[in-house]
Amino acid sequence: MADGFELFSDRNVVAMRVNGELKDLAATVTDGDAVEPVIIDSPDGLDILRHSAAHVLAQAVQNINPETKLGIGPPIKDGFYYDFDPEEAFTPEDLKALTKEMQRIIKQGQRFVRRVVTEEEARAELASEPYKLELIGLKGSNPGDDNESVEVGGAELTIYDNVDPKTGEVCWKDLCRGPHLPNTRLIGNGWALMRTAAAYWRGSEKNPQLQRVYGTAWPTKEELRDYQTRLEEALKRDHRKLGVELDLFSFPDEIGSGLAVFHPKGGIIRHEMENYLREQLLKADYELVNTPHITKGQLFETSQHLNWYKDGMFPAMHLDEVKDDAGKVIKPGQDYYLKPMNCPFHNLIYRARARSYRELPLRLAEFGTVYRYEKSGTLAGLTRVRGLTQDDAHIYVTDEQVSDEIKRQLEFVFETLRGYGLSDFYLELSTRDPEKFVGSVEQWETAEAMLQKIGEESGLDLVADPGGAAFYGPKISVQARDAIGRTWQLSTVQLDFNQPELFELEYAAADGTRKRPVMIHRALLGSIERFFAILLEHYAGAFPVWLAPQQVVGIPVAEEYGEYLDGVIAQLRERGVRAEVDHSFDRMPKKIRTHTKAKVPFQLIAGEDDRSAGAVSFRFRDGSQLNGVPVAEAIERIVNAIKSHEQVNTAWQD
RNA sequence: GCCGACUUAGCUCAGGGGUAGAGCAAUUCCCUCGUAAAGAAUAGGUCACGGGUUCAAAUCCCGUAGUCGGCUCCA
Repeated sequence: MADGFELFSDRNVVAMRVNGELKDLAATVTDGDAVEPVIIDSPDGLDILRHSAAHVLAQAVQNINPETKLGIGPPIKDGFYYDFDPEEAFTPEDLKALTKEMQRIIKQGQRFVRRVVTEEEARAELASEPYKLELIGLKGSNPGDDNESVEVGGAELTIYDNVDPKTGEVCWKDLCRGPHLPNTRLIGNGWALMRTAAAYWRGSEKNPQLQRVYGTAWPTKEELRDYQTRLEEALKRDHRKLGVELDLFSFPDEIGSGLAVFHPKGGIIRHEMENYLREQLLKADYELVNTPHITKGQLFETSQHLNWYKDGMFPAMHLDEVKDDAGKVIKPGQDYYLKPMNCPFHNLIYRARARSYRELPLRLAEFGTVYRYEKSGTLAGLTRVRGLTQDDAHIYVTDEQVSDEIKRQLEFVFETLRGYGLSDFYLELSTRDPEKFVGSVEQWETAEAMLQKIGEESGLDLVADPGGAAFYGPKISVQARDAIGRTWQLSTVQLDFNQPELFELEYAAADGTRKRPVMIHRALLGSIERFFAILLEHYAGAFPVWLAPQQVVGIPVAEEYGEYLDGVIAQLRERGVRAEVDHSFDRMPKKIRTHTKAKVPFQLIAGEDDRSAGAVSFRFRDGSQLNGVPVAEAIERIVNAIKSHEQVNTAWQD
């Protein structure tokens, strides 16, 4: 018999795992138990640290206002939150006061003491905490989600008392599964309160909203600072900020929320992105189609979009209604809708004439602009908009072709994404939502097993997303990691069991019978706008040369050399390079500063030395130089960098 | 949609019941310059919009729109 304090003298051990279960250090273990230490900077240790910090936050809140009711307070990625039901929403000043109170509690070194209680005892002690009582009621009947199980997820109900180490007095208590740090002092100074927000109780819109306080916590102050630096870095490459700074796009209020305009510099990037994709599509045997932006409602009745997604669609335009003088309708009108998806249109192209098995797989691709009435609170920069252009493809195949076609699609996706400079991928398999699906369970299971197999054969990590599929079929999606490690869901390859039925799509099989094709939805970039934002953040605005709005700027050392540079730049423009000479009256260092800030990949500088040698001097984004490069060679290198999609931030080494 | 914060010049921001401020950008002049900001002058704002309170509102109050942070949602 011993407790964790006796077993582990290392102060970085904050808890222990006994026979696989996390326990407080104060728990006692016997000889037969398998005991492992939990170090504070392990994933478990960080969770415990953060969860304990959440308790301190809650104590601080109730110390300041005892009337505030408690919700839940779990650890999350990089930190923690705690939900409260206060009289009034928290203000920034409240956060300051809470921080002070938390510091006091942490300094006091209160011990976290675990105590098993019966349900009756818990109900009595927590009589004034309605949300906690609700959780106690849920225990057993419903395991709840991870965040709720932090409170009541254990085998027995427990309350943690926060005990003053000097007096032994109980300062505060909370229903909690634990484990916790031995005492609050271990929270140290590597934490901060971040922000407040509202959150629905137990994650449902139907429930009341609580006030959530987010915080972050780390084992040391240094790690906290590193985290804050990472946040600042992410903020610096925020596409909304870069979009303004680099003059790429804007969201004029006059047009409406979530509707972007692309300025010339953003427009040329989009153009290059789309051009490359179009070339890839044609190489991969896609056929390009075009469809209109609006349609009569009947199409979306056939496709069932009006049934499933009407709330997410812009309301109808009611056209062509004719009334007589008395106001009586003598000719009924028609409802037209902005399209939220392209697939019904592609189905009509498929159905425009009889199809033969010889035509399959039939791959129809379009940059189709769709409009979705996203809820106002969900809009965010270019990543969530109301008008977006999908690089949308629909592939019609026979049953036998499905598996090979999906493999081929994944290969195509990887190759194409690499061309944009993204190369770190994993896959996610979204499977049936038992609450919401069409078709038979067998059909789904067969398809899911097939996708699973293809995913595994790809050699990439395959993450399960149970219940994540849309109602009409399972989906395999490609997630890409960007330059600072964030992941984005990009390409999706999705089976559709529903629409071929709804549209009664058919083809003539080799034996002369009519069969139903399988439909695969495939979006490679998701939406052009969102992908634009992802690339912008991935590159922090410093695009590879082929995508850079301005690829080359000529900077004469003095006005006199402008003409010489004009000649060089003219040769580049002839080769299709976006290049200009800066003839402004700024001094040379100022021009360098201006174009460095604009993230132009190549600055070509020329003065007397270069002119007399028939050369130019390169300055790269990072300030490195390559001086006296003969003009012909300079041009070739630039053209090659564009052709090869090379990222150039520093001087070439060879 | 819900909760909260915010909205002042093209951009970043200060100010705050008594006729609107800075830096950068822009324009003009001046300097002729070798790798991240020469100097000077000028112009630029119904302080998001609409109402209210007040002798007086950019400032206080209410409403609307937009943005941001979350929640819910995301075909």
